[in-house]
Amino acid sequence: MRFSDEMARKAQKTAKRPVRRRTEIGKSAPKRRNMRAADRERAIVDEAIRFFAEHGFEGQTRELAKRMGITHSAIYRHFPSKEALIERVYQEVYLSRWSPDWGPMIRDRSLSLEARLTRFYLDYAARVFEYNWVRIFVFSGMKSFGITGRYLDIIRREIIEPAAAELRHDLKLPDAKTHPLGERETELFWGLHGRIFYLAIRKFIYETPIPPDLDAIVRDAVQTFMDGARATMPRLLVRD
Amino acid sequence: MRFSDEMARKAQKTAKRPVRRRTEIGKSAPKRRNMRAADRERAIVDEAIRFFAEHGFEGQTRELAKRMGITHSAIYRHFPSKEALIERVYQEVYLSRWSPDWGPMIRDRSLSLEARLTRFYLDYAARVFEYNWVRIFVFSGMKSFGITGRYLDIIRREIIEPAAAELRHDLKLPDAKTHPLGERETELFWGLHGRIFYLAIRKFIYETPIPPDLDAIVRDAVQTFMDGARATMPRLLVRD
DNA sequence: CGCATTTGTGACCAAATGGTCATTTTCTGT
DNA sequence: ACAGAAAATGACCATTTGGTCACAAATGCG
Repeated sequence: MRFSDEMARKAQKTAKRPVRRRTEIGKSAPKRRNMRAADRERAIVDEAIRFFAEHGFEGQTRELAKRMGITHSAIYRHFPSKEALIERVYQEVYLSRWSPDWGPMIRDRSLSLEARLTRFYLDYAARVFEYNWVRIFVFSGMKSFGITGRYLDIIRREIIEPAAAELRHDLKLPDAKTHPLGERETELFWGLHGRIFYLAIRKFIYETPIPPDLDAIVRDAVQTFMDGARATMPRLLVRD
Repeated sequence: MRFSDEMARKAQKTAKRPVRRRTEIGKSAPKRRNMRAADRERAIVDEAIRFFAEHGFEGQTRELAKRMGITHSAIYRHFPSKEALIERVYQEVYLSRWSPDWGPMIRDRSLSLEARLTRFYLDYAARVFEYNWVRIFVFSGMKSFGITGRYLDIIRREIIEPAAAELRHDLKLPDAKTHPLGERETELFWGLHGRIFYLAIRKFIYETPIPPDLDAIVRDAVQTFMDGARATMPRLLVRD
């Protein structure tokens, strides 16, 4: 069978320029549309985000292209390689999920720390609890490109450590500048963060149901956390 | 180039039975070892667990085989397909990470609930915080085979709900049998669980450093949680 | 309108990949 | 020690997959 396959292919190759008629007889043709480069690029990125979120980065360019009604070759006109497309997807997804307000929000002492944390996590959940984001985040983590690490650094710097410092202030404990934050203190806040993010994992990674009223859960989480932290924090300072 | 390739292959195919001498001249040969079927099967499964944990289930059987010093064909003597191997890996990994003691431990009223939760999560962390387990768990979750769901069901039934019921008893609130557990109550405990598991995710999925003294963090987590839960729980009962 | 430029296509390639099988090598029981 | 059973190999296959390229179809614009 091998040989005739080969022959068939050669034959096909030789018979060049097959008459490709766009309009079938008596049928209004579904014209092929050429998009401007910039638009097509956007369209590809958008679809790629959805596609890779579902299938992981091993998903095939051909299938991705089919979903958009184009050929995979068209993708390669706009992106030099699959790697480059993936890199672009990272860029888009990561950049769109951080609000510059969040850092200041944590430090804004016109509200109680509990209120600030509640506002932040309500906002955070609203923005981050999305299929595409969560799955691409985790997929990229598993491929270990160091990208997730960079994102977590931001969270630590902008949320975790400031919040821990604020709790010190709240409880009238020594300032973080004189007594540096201990690991167990910051872990308290990583705990709150993990608790919230674990909801997203349950929903989008394990695809297990979570309560419909997410806001209530977030509020409860912050409240419970603050009650607990107020009790635990002084102990940590003594023992650290 | 295509054609001569083809020819070369055919030629090779024709020249059958190449003299394969095991011992090079004057060299002690590294003998090939035949293992008994059962042993080889175990060896394959063990290596596959490590391999798939690293590379995900798209990892190639050839590479897996190479790591064991055998050919990928040998794998197919012991497993009918890659799918079957993966299925077996699931079995092994999931089964080995649940202790029958855990359910009873939560219900054992000879210790305080806080002590029970501490014991459980210390034990849980010791058993579950392992590269292979965590990654295969998450990988399988992303492929959505419903396996992770089954595992979470066990956690809910054996840990989350019993623990919530115990907290009711602890706080002298109405029994769970007369007042069924509310979603927000069980979410409290999912919160604790998520908080702990998020440590594993940070370590093995994001590959970000976590504190070396995991036990201290677990203790703090349970303590903070209990302090918070004692304050929050009564509110939930009223509002639910 | 007409054509140069841009966008998209389909055939093709090479390497990878899951899987099969005839043959060879090793092992075990007698 | 040796024959038959069991284990392992390597050549092979079909299909998949990232990527290229010559050519065809749309489109902007003078």
